[in-house]
Amino acid sequence: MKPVPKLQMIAQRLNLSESTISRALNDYSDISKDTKKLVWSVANEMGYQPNIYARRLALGKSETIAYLLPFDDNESGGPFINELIAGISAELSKSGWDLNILSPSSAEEEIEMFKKISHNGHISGLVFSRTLVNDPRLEILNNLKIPFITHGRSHSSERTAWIDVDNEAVFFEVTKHLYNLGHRLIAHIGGPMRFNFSNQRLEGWKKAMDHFGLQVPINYHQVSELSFESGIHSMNSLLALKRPPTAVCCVSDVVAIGAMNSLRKQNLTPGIDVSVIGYDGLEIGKYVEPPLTSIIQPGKEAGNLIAKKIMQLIETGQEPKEIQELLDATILRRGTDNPPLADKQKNE
Amino acid sequence: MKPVPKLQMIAQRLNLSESTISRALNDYSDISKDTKKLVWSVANEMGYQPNIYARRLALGKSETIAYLLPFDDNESGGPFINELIAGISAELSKSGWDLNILSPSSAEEEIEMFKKISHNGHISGLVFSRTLVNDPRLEILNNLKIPFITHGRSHSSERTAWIDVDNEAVFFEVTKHLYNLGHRLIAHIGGPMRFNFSNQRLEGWKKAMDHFGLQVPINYHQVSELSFESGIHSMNSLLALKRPPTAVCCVSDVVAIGAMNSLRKQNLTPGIDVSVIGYDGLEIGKYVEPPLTSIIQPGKEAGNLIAKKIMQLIETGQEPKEIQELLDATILRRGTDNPPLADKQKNE
DNA sequence: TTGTCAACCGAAATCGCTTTCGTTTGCGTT
DNA sequence: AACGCAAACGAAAGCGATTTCGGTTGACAA
Repeated sequence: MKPVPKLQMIAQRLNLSESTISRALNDYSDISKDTKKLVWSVANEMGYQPNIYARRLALGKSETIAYLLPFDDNESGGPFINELIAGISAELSKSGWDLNILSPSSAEEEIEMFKKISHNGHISGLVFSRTLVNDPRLEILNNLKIPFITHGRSHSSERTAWIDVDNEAVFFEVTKHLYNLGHRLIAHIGGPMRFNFSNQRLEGWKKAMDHFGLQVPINYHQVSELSFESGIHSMNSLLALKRPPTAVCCVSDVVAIGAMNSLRKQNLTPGIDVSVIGYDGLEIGKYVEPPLTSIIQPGKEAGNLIAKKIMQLIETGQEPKEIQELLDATILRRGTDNPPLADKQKNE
Repeated sequence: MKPVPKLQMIAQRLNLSESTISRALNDYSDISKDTKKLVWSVANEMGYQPNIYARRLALGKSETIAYLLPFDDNESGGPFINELIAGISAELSKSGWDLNILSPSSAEEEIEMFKKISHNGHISGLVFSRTLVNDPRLEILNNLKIPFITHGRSHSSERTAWIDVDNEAVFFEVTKHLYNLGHRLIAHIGGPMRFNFSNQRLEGWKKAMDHFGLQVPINYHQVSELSFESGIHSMNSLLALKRPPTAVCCVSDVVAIGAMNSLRKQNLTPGIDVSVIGYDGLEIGKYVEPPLTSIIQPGKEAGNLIAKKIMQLIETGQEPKEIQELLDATILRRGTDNPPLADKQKNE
């Protein structure tokens, strides 16, 4: 079997010194274009790839970032996290960087990991999702001087780097979508106000309602826990109003599916009698009847972006707060968003 | 800020040579117990952690294994893969090994990655799930001499290393469970026979039926695609039999939920009129009515095991075929497994 | 003919840890 | 007293890149 090609071997082959080869490959200005071409062609031919461990030792950099898996394996996050990770990994590897996975089993262990990371230079940046509303980790990581980007914001994230979905804009769009379908009675089942995104999504809905000059009957905004049962309950309340909505946008798929359930129990058909839109694009949504229209965020793209940004953050030593970006999410039309029944009847 | 402790620093502090420190920490036999203790205490005190890049360079080992994310982001795999990864990562890190994530975007790129890996020593072992029935990758990796463990078997995996659920045993248990609840008319909605696990699960059910001396009416085994719709269809067929089953074990949750849907349409209540058991323990199951009883495999534990095994495989140079292990999965009782209605009525 | 200045390239030190050889000590043998 | 042998360490040579600091060229001006 052929030996792994090293700098020295390609140096021999070209009767040049190791250092010249290295500088040629790293595009130093004091190497002639001709030699660079030569070196590159031979390097490619030999399938040369630098030994990252030698490189990282010499450079004193690690060129690897770590994704922190959440340790509370309760709900959600599932498929999306996978895509996010895939996106990060793919983008990093383009630059020869690595993505490590860290899996603490408790908050304490997590902090231990942080300390280790700041102590040994094994990894040079961190990414994690599921930011808490008030996340102590941000402060800790700042003190430890560990570069990081979160996927999602939190209260104390004015000065940290993050990528997040523009919840407000998305719910504006969703409401607009329902409006365009002909709905005028559009309700919102929101999440608990202790979550940032609950407020943002509520705000988006409100703004759209205002924008289109729609009246917002009292109690058209229901606050729901992020559970199936609570979704049922909220929808029950909406249906009990003297002017029930013809469409509802929900803070999450689970809540939306609860809402659908409530409709069914009242002998109403989701998507016909009342349009329902969820959020998250969960698999589940495909298997309910009719399939739930939802909002889906592009996990891979978000991952790509995060990767680029954290490399930038690390390489340039830029201010974290200058790395904040809002992403769009898109409506995934399945079966529960249709024109209101009234319109249909009119047309018939 | 304190400088990162190195061997040299702790050597100075103890008036010993670097090499002694290194050998002390690595438990060489030619270092006295006393010095070892001394070295360790000082090392701990200083919070010493070896620079892995220097170490790996010197050792010529990478001490990192990679998990290969599937690139077809269609269904399933979701939450389970996360747990698996968490388990692998946690176990590896105990030994100072790293878990990298690789995310090829196509089969070709995947193979490119394999070649790279075998060419540069950056990672020394591979793990991936979702083995195909006839998986070309096994052969390729073998030729490339890359150690790997798959989570799941395939036809050509007699000579490769794998960890898998003992599908047959599990479905034997499930059937037994239904039997113990009092059921005698137990059907099986299986998956397409092109999948290994379909055969295995079918076999488990058959053996249990045989074991308990239960008759297996014709058509009690339905072959279903792994879809919601196909689940409905299969259950319809079962209900159309002149002796419909009182319990059904299904090849997957999605299929089971389809089956439940079929029951509902015939005004039968899942878990009351007909018990239904799925497989996968998907989140979805929590949100159907009643919550679906399912089979769940311990992802973290599987991950731990995989990590141990692949380190063993790499370190000992053991034969892959000696590393094959069957895991148990457990029944996750939710709401759809109950004694048959007949029994209840008798008792009343 | 010298000298000067780019343009190019080589030597050698470094990064931090391992590991192979020796070397030194102390002690029991004969 | 001389020798042999363990036990316990130290010196130094890698591992494979990177990078600083000079050293050679050759062209061109003086």
